[in-house]
Amino acid sequence: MGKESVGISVSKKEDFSEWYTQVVLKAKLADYAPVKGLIVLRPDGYSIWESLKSTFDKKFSQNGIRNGFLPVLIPESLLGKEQKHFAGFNPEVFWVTHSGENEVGDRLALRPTSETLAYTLYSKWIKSWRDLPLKINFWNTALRAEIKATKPFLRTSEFLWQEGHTVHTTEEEAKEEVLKILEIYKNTVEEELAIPVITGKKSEKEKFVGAVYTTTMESIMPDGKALQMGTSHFLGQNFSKPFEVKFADKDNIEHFAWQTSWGVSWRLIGAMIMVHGDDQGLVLPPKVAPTQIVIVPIYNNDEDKKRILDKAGEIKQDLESKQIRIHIDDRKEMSPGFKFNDWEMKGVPLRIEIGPKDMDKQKILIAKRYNKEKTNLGFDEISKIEEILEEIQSKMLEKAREQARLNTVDITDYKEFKEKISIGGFFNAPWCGNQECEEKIKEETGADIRVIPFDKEDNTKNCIYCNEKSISIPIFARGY
RNA sequence: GGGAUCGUCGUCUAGCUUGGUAUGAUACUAGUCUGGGGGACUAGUGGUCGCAGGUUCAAAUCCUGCCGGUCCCA
Repeated sequence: MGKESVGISVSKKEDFSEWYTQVVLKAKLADYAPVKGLIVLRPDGYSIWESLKSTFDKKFSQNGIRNGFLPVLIPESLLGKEQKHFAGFNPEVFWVTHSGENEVGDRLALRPTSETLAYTLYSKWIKSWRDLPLKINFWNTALRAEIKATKPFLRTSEFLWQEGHTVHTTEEEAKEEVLKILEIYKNTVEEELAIPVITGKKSEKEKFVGAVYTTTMESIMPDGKALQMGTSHFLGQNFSKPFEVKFADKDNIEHFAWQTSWGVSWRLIGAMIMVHGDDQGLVLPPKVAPTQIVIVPIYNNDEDKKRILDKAGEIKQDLESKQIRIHIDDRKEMSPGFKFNDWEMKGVPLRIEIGPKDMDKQKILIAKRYNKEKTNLGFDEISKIEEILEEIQSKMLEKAREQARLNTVDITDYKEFKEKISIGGFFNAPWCGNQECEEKIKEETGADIRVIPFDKEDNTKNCIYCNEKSISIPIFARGY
């Protein structure tokens, strides 16, 4: 036994979990850290994160949100200020109990999230309606000790994310902000990562601890499980009261402010791997691919080598001038076949091959990663490549949409629901709004309410569990 | 919380029953040939055998404790 295979050794279909881990490691996105539950990002993985970060930053900025920085340690006394919030996070908090040899008096939490810390500061900064709205985003990491099995990007004890915290004078304005952010999340994930999402509200049971309500975007993964891709919370005055985030309004009366918080994490990268990857490895959407095009030159004598590398260099320069990220793989020690497989495993969206035969015909061969299609392109048609990348991006989203559609079913019969749930998928099932039904369904099927889509308020149906009148048609699924 | 099982070059592993200089593959380095889908040959580098004790002339191997991983059950 024990021959280490170079490529992915299991199929996505047969052993999804093992497949996923192999792709992450072999595409060199991340590696395991020496501490259980923690991972290390390698340059290709971090580059994808940076790309998402820059897109979000642009959109946040257009929405009047600026970036700040918060420290990682939060005193227990602060974290415990909002009771429900604390109770929700407490089981998975890492605590710092010593500084050097000395025990610290008030234990320090490694932030599981920063609401309590941010709002302590906000209460100092906000005095008047003129100070509002206050909109700050923080790029950092959060730490939550994971007891269950961990998985790179999907469930780790420390994760990269952004957390935004805004403060408003009115309830309406805060609620609007919640939706604006959710829309930014949705269009970024769909346009950049080519993953379709469904937006809506979380049920009371599943909402963020401390929020009035939570809006969410959910996606369906190829194994039929749901993945929460990002959340945007309306906090109401639940935090502004204990933390005294108050302002004097135009009426000269002090009011508690209205707040929101929202975040997405590197889970998005995990989703991208799962949705687009195949048995050869990673498949990257062009927009976030660290390398969008790789040129593999093919030659067997010095004369060919020179003219081919010259041509490759020329193409590279041409495309680089259009901001395309392109790499020439001139490694001598590897055969072309090895390189093809290598770059496919790493998910590079487009490969260009140039060999002696192509030189003679004044053509190059291009191979698309996402559908393995190979075509020829004349030397005079290089400028088309820009469009080809755009086309790949939109086709990948289309393909993912189709996949999601196939995995979504309307269902009204509980018996049928129970049978089908093990196959996985999104189930549109009417619900009476009663938490007991929700809990029973979770208990009996393992599925919970992932999201109540915004357009699925519906009182014409009957609850799939208790048969009482429905209030909505949520999406039920088993989740990550 | 209960149970099972495993820790040996970067990685995967043989050796353990019956104690005696740690095996092979892969990866890595160098060279030659090769080159349109995971190439071939030759040579070389690399391991305090998870940690700490104990038994013994001698421990990867036997014993004890600890640490860590994985899986199953609650």
